[in-house]
Amino acid sequence: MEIELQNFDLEQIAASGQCFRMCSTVNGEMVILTRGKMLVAERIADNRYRFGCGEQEFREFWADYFDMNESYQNIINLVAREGDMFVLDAIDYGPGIRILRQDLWETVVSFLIARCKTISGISKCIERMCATYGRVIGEHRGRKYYSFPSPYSIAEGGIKPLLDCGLGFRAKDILRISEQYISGEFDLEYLRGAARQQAYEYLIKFGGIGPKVANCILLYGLHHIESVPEDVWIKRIRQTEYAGAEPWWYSKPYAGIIQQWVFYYKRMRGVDVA
DNA sequence: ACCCAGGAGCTGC
DNA sequence: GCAGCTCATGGG
Repeated sequence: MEIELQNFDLEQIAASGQCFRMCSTVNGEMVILTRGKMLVAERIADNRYRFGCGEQEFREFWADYFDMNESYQNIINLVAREGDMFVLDAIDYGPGIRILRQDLWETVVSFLIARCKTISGISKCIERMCATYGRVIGEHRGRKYYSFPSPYSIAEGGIKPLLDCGLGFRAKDILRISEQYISGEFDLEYLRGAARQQAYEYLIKFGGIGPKVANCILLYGLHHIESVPEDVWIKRIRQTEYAGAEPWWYSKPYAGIIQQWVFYYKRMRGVDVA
């Protein structure tokens, strides 16, 4: 199917550090993997895309994943009234960024891995995990694509295959939380039903989940778009653009989206992007 | 060889 | 509270 979408740019979303399974292929196509599904996408005009799925599947599944029910133009208009030049430049630089509604389990594991790693390093670890544990969910131009590992397959394999994926000190945290998921101690349904602050306090009790990882899970896995993950890039922005003070937009109900715009802007323009 | 990477946890003061 | 150290590993 083909469709015209506003404030939507797959390359910008893929490079914005929120997801690690949108793979660009050599000929301008992109393979998107989530929840056991694979989608091939291709830009055919400025705001026009061709997707390798039917209209019904797009409407019922992918539109939600891409957060198409939210008007990002409305948010941009709100920010434009009170925004500073840095934020406005950031929006101008990445107007096609959206906050994806990602799978919760995948988000938890992905951002446990993300600690002290580059975005390309995170993607490689996740790819190796999917090839190790996952099942084949599709094939495109001779390459096979795999589902994200379940907590059951991770727990069953033990620590060795995790270390073989290059996870290092992250392996034990991922194994432990897989076991806690199976026992019911780590309860995703509770998280889905909880308010933001409740969910935050629940999350940081688990090993390996601190303030930054918890806010990533809140923002990307639970779509609490007021959450702001404070990583090294956001801290740099705080220093260079706000003289070390808390940026005005931290308290906004859509602060997480502003965070995504400025993160992408700062990182893409920073010294050699890893 | 040295440094850092979308951090967390623990120690010491 | 918040600097300093360690935790594995990969890449520049």
